[in-house]
This record gives sequence, C-alpha cells and structure tokens, in this order.
Amino acid sequence: MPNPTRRASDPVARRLSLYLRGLEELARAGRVSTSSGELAGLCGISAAQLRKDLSQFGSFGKRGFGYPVGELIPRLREILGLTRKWKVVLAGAGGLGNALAAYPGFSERGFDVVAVVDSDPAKVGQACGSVAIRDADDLEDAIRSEDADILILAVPAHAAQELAERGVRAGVRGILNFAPVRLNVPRTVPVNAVNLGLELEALAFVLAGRTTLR
Amino acid sequence: MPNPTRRASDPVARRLSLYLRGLEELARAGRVSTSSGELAGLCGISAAQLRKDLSQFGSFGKRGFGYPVGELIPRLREILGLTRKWKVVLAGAGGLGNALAAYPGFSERGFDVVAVVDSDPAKVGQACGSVAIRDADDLEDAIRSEDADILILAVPAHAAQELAERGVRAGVRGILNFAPVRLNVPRTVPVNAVNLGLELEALAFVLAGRTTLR
DNA sequence: CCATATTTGTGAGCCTTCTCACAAATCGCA
DNA sequence: TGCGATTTGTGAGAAGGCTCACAAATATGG
Repeated sequence: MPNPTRRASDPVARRLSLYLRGLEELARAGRVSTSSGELAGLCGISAAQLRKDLSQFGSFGKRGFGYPVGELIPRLREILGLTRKWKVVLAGAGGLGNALAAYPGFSERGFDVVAVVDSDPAKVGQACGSVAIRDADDLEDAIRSEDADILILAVPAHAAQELAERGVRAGVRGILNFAPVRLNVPRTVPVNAVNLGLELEALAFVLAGRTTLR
Repeated sequence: MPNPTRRASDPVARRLSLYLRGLEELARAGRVSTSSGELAGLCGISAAQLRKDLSQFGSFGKRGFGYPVGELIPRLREILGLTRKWKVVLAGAGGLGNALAAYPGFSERGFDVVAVVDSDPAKVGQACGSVAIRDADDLEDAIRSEDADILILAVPAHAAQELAERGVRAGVRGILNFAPVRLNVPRTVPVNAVNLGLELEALAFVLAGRTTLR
C-alpha cells in the first residue's frame, strides 16, 4: 500500500528506527544502495519483515537492485516524524537526568532539551547539559514559555505522578517515563515507559531458564 | 497448567515483574488480599490477562476471594528468578553508568554491581556506586574473579561490540546493552537492548499521528 | 536482444498473544 | 444450612504480527 502517511503499529515504528540507524551507518561507509537482506542483517531482523515494514509506506526499492540509501534515509525520517524539532523538558537532574541531557542521540534526532527542572534547591542554577536547572515549581512556566512537546520524567517514583499531571495541564503532548510507576494521564497523552529494573529482571528470567525457547 | 517452573514468553515475564511491583505496593499499604481486577488496574493491564498470566504457573487465588498478597509475592519472586543474587559487572562509568550504579531498584531486586570498569584512566580508582572503578583492561579479571552473571554495557556505540565479545569469553551469561548498536554474540547469550534514542523516536512517531489507533 | 541472476513487493497462511464469556468455587450473611 | 454475590481459572475464538514462497520487475552479461 504505497501511502507515505500510512499508520503503523508500535513494533513497526521501532524497527523503522533501527532501519534508519542501519542506513545511516551504510551511508557513512559510502554505500549508495543496499538490499533488504543486508540491511535486515545489520539490524537483526528478517529480510521479509523489513520489506513488509517498508512496503506499508511506499515502494522504495527497485527489483533486482535494492534500496537507494540516500533516498530512503530522508523518507524514513519523514515517516518517523523526525523532520521537525521536538522540544523536550526534562524533570529530574539526578544521575539519570544528567545522563539523558548529555545523550548525543537526542539532539542528533531533533530532540532539543529546552529546560531542566529539579526539586533540589541546591541544584537550581547549575548546568545540566546545555541549559540551567530551574526549580521544579517552574515546570509549567518552562513548558508554556517554550511550548514544549515532550516531558521526560527522570525522577523518583513518588514524584512522577504529580509532575505528569502538571505537565499535561501545562500542555505537554507526550511523556517518556523512567520512573518505575504507572502514570495515570488522559488517554490523549501517550506515555512511553522505560523501566530499568524491569529490563534486568526480564534478562534474569531468561537466564533462570524460564523463557519459551526460540 | 499448575506448574511452578513453567516457561513463558518475554511479554509475560515483563508483566509478572509489573504484578510483583503492584503487589509490593499493596503490601506496603497493609493489604492482605487483592483481586485480579484491582491488581491489573494498578498495573494498567486487563484482569483476564493477569489471571491467564498467573495461571500459567499455578493456581494462586481463591474464587470469590482473590489473591493473598503475602503469599503471591514470594511465589512471583521465585518464578522470576529473583530468589538468588545476580552478580553484575558494569562497563562504562559515564553519566548513564553512574546513574545505573546508583539505581536503587537493582540492589532491591538482588542485582549486585560487583565491579565497574571504564576506559578512561582518569576515572580509574574513583568510586562508582559502592565499588571502585577499574581499568577496562581488567574486564575479564573482574568477571572471572567475581564469577559475574550479567554484563551491563553503558558505553559508546563503537566500544560495545568488543566489550561484549570479551565479556562473553570471560563467562558472562547475559548482557544488558544500552549502546545503540546491535551486538553480535552467540545465541546462547541473551541480550536485552535498551535504546534510549529509540524510545523517544517511538514516542514522536505516535505524536506525529502515525500509529494505528487504539 | 535474450537468457539468467537478483531482488522487491505481497498474498496466503501460521503462530502467538490477547479478549471474551462462563462454569466452578468460595465468601458473606441470614 | 442455603442463597445470592463475588472472583478465579480456562476453553474458545478473535486479532495481530510474522514467515514463507513466489510472481513481477530489474540488472547483468554475452
């Protein structure tokens, strides 16, 4: 179905991001074209899966030839919604917050951390990434004045729900939550949760031999 | 199928971890029993899903009554493989590495960071969490002398593959990878990848209106 | 220009996962 | 004890995602 603005499921979106990374790697290596087999291998996905994923959005390859790297990259960026800048406000300037603010992968993809807030008065005024830390009370101000799109929560579990609610009221459109709690927000605001403890537990589950074999 | 050592898929494992968290929260609140509806609501999962997940491992509830919080918690810990200690070696003492070493959720679940290594000589000897940072060359020594189970990679993308290979050769059984690259390791070594950039992109994909509606 | 090799795009079908609905079991109370 | 309310455990079926296999299209080489 050759529709460049087609909708797709979350697993597809994540794989598209992987493909984009793989393509950029190939481009850096000077490659002009690639095949579904090569790119899929690079991403650890089956070739058929890759072709099916891409075909949801259009017909980007040539039979007998493959995919043009230089053309496919901007197409994928467009599909993924990476042609615009996304303004991000970060709540929590602890270890994780600082690491996120410094993470180069964010700005490379057009995610700009426009403000950082923390509830610790001692941290206010200090630098976190490229911006100065503001008081947590200023969360709404920061979101409104910058017209921020996304709120990243890198705060303790007990503080997350309140900050999420305040962020939503101030106009944030999506939340990336690193706190190990389920957030209760309107269904119109998508929440993507990253639970670090859970990742380790899922790995232990495999090591304990409790997974269905692949 | 009432078998307490049954195998299950990865999504099930992740939900079991959520249930455990929810149950611990209920226990802290002094609750003695709960229903599938209540616990599932707490975790953002459907009640039927929760019952089906639990029923794979045994019959833990009483009809007309619910689930005994105090009994189910240790059962879940056992199923998840959390009754033993897991020894973790952390590679990379940058922002993310330090945050992970300090993350309380790890030690609470029996994951002990027994060593931290970094390639920066200036960092060697400094404290990271509760241990001293060692040189990256000592990775194998650290893994072997501590008989470590899990390697966490919190290093730049270009360093990840080499460290993964060395870790596997030194006897690590599983890897938690925060570097944005696909690792090439024997299939006997499970790899759990957490790609922070990808999480933000998946969120942007939703915000850009490209997801199939739920 | 023709034959052979390559590689995409995709329909059909499989397999896994999730949802629905209900019988069976237990509780609470009179 | 008996009856209605509650809640689990689970079979049946729906839904979704993934794999397979192949026709169609393009490249390559003689």
